[in-house]
Amino acid sequence: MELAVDQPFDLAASLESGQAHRWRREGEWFTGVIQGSFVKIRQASFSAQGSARDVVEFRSEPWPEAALLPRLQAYFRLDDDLNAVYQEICQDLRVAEMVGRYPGLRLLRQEPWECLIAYICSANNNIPRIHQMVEKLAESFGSPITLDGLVRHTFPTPQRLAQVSEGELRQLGLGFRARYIAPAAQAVADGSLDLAALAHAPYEEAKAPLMECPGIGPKIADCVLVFSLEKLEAFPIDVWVRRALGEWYFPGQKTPPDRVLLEWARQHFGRYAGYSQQYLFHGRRLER
DNA sequence: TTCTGCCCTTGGCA
DNA sequence: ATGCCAAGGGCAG
Repeated sequence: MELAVDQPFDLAASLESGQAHRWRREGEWFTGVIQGSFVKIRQASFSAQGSARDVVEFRSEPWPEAALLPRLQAYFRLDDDLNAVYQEICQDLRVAEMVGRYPGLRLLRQEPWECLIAYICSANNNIPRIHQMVEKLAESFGSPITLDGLVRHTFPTPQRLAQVSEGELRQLGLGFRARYIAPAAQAVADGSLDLAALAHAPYEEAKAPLMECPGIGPKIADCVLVFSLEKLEAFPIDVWVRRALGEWYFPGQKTPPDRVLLEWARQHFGRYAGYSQQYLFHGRRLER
């Protein structure tokens, strides 16, 4: 089935920019799991009557493609007017340069629960290994789904992960992050952390309850907020972004502490700061 | 109160 | 090969 796109859209850049952790590239196809469905998707360009046309096609199981279509539109945030976003964030010339380099890189609207656990796993870690940890959690505690003879697994429920011991998670290679999983899972499972409600709360009011979980500080909270809870003003500051901000905006000075940097960035980049951050992060990371 | 330095797991990467 | 580093957070001092 086909996904109609009338927006700037670069599938590969969006899926490989380090936001989401369950996508694998198989040639021109990407495979992943969204909302409990195994999805296979590609972006191909065909030239018809001299004008190039981009086609995004996908398959899914067990959800029929027609049912998955609106979920994919939401996942890729096709409801964001990216050109309007560009008009705002390109007021900053560094961001404008990255937008010019990676047009169509989109923020993804991920599932909050999975996003929460994935970013707990991201602490002091590198992207390939985060992918590996999330995949191992799915393989170990999720349910299998088959598509075209390939098997992937759903991401486990909060109830399931709340039962898993720290030792088991350490054996999966989670390291010191293993002890943070069960408390977060328990909070979500018993309703004391209501992720769906946080999507409707203002930024600060959504951030505080996230940070009450052990293992979640300001950076990870901002990741969960921008990648799954509709807070496009959130601005996660990791080592790459900290270096970039220090070098570009505070040259010759000691880089301010993260708390100060965050306030500066939210003021400087505005309501779409999260998009600015993603472009800065992606551009900076690919420079190496 | 705020800042600094250190520790934590493990594998990717040069 | 062997050390540095990674979409950080918690803690002591």
